[in-house]
Amino acid sequence: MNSSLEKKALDFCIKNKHRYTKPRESVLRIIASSNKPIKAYDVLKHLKKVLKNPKPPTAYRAIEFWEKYNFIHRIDSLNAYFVCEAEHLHSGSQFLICNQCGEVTESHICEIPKIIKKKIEKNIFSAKSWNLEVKGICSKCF
Amino acid sequence: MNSSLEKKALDFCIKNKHRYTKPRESVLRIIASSNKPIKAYDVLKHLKKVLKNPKPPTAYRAIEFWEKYNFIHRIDSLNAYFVCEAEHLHSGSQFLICNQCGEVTESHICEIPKIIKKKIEKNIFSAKSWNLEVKGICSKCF
DNA sequence: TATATAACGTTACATTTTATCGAATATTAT
DNA sequence: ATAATATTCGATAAAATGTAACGTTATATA
Ligand SMILES: [Zn+2]
Ligand SMILES: [Zn+2]
Ligand SMILES: [Zn+2]
Ligand SMILES: [Zn+2]
Repeated sequence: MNSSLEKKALDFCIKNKHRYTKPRESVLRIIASSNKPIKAYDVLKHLKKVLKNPKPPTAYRAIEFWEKYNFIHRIDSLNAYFVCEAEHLHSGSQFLICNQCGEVTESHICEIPKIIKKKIEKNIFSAKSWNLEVKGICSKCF
Repeated sequence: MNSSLEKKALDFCIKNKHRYTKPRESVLRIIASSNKPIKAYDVLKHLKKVLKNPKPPTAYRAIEFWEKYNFIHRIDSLNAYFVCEAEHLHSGSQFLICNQCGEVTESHICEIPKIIKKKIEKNIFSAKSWNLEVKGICSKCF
């Protein structure tokens, strides 16, 4: 587990006057400890080791919190959550998802396709965020 | 409702030896009749007008069928389905989703970001399909 | 007609997510 | 320090979404 992430998270909370509570701390650690996207109920299972009898809302609230601030991302096609590997500042995320082994890597550089960019430039659409999920086979599985 | 779509769908089924059944026909019509992505259980509600007491699997099976052959797409961030507006031949889809009015438009041209393309060219990842969902405000709502 | 396959109907259940509401905790003002 | 305010939590319950299983019906084809 990446302890610098915890420090970063704590600093973030202090700086922005959010509470660094036990559920939040634990949930972030659980998700960051997973090398693959992890589902809410699996987060909850792990939470049981740390909190006394946690219920779904406990997991979902903390997930929502960290997701909101880009510490984690939701992989929509998997209903699962993954720690941000991109020092996420921008509002777009991109993932390569291996159908074979389930490995997910996040693009560190944020680009959107030209076709979308054009629409944005033409004021046809004002983009606030985006998410790209690419499915395929990773190099290890190939 | 777009009757040429139904013709296309029927032709497709005949050509590929799939059955153009009542559930499939109805589900495609229901989804195509919606000007916004429609949820599975809303499809089911509409189905009730056409079939006698349909159950979730009836809707989901037909949805899955048409999705598989790119007649419709699943918008993962909405758990909803939308008819393909792009004469879909390729394996990538792109959507602009208005957070205000819910309007969704599909990009007709398929491009993926350069950063992903590079990885593919370097054989770091073999992409089979992708889905990009851009959230923002459409020109009407702006 | 006999056989194989595709698709369906139905039941039942599993998974994922959210609403609500009162209690606890932390923050800020007095 | 105390009171007022806002944030977060705990717990219950339910809603929303999705699937496994199994026997039946329809279609293709030999
Ligand atoms: Zn990120
Ligand atoms: Zn792999
Ligand atoms: Zn399409
Ligand atoms: Zn709009």
